[in-house]
Amino acid sequence: MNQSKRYLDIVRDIRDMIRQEKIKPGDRIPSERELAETMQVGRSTLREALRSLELLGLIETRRGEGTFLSDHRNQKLVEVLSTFVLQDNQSHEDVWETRLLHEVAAIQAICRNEAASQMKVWESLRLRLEDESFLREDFVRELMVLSGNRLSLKIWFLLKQYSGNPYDGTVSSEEIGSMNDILAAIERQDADTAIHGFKAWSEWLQKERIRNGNDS
Amino acid sequence: MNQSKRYLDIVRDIRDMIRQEKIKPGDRIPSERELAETMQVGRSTLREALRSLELLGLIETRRGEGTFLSDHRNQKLVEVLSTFVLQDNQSHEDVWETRLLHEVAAIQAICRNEAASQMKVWESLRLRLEDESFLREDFVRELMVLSGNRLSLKIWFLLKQYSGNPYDGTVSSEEIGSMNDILAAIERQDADTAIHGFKAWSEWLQKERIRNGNDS
DNA sequence: AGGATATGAGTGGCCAGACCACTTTCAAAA
DNA sequence: TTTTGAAAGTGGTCTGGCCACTCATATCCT
Repeated sequence: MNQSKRYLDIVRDIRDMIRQEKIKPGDRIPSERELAETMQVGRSTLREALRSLELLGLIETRRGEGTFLSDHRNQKLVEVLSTFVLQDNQSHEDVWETRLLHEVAAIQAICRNEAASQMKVWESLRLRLEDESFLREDFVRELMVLSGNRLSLKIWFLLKQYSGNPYDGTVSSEEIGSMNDILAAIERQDADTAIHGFKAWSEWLQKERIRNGNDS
Repeated sequence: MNQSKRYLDIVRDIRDMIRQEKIKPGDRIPSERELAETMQVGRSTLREALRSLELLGLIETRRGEGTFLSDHRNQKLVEVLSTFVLQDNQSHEDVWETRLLHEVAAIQAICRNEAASQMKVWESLRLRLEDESFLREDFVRELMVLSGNRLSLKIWFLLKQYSGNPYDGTVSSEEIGSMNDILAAIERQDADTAIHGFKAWSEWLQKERIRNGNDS
């Protein structure tokens, strides 16, 4: 029968409880002693289940206060994924390529979405470009956010770190031109041109990094 | 200093131990009592760490035998996370979209690579299509593998599970036509047509699943 | 001698009870 | 009214114990 692995049952029970009691992210769930009592299990067994859920980022515990439903949803999800995915043999090239893949897809998604293409964001972005302290990363992150795919954003964020923060530094005067071109293309929903420009910028950046001897 | 969260240290220590001792998947790791002794922690605390690792699919425990390094990761991980994390529709949509994103990119990469487009794989794939027991998933996985990006492959594999194994089942006679079209387009390196066909197939599949009432 | 059986050591699964460290609360003291 | 401090509640950890299971070994019966 369903022998052994009681802590897995507890994981399921906790999930059901959260559903039924309509506990929202950020809410506090009953204390360990209380849960152990109602579920008729020892506290240490219950803790095994809670610790598992915590490592997954599903709950959050604060000593002296209690246990709370985590509100970061797929925040930790991606972190967990990264420990699986990026633990070995990831050639730098794969990381680079995959990151670019997400960026291109983001631009494509923005261009497809009429509303996104015509937002005021672009104006303000263009203005901020003139600022000497405008970070390259801010530019790309803005694109990722505006794509609307939060999961892709999280994955991108991780990949960016694994590829040694390729967008480190501020936008130089040489780059402003091509970045303006990219923005213009997006505004008129010309995905091909925008992507082409972006890829060109990305490659230029990569060579620049190599020339300056930046490493991962 | 490093207060609280001792079990996290243990997780790290165990991982390091596995690395140093060169323990391979399937190998047995020391017993709980032994580990607790050498790490100078209580057995229950150690167990919290082990249970966490087990839920992640990194280890496997068999009562009466011992604890072993798991070779097939993410098993319960996906199960648990998909029920906890992916509650809202936005997340489901994001997962679906991101998976498709990787698939499309794979096709594009294959088409760009002249050598890959002209491999014999396509012939054998076309033959296997005729087989009644040919799994949809095999088809897509083949594409992902041939793209050459192993990182993307891994991410895809996880996302596939999170979106409820969208390619479950065998290829039906209705689908063979469009799949052959996709293969043909790839062979002549016509990325646009291949992708267009693939997306159409993917959407058709999604509707089919909804009609049959498949869930998570 | 050979096969079936009992035994004991080792292992994970689970529990009860005990401290400790920390946070919050609220009543008593200033 | 403000400050203080004691108590209650919570997670963090350890100890020691018992149970259920596996496996290798020794033992017994044929």
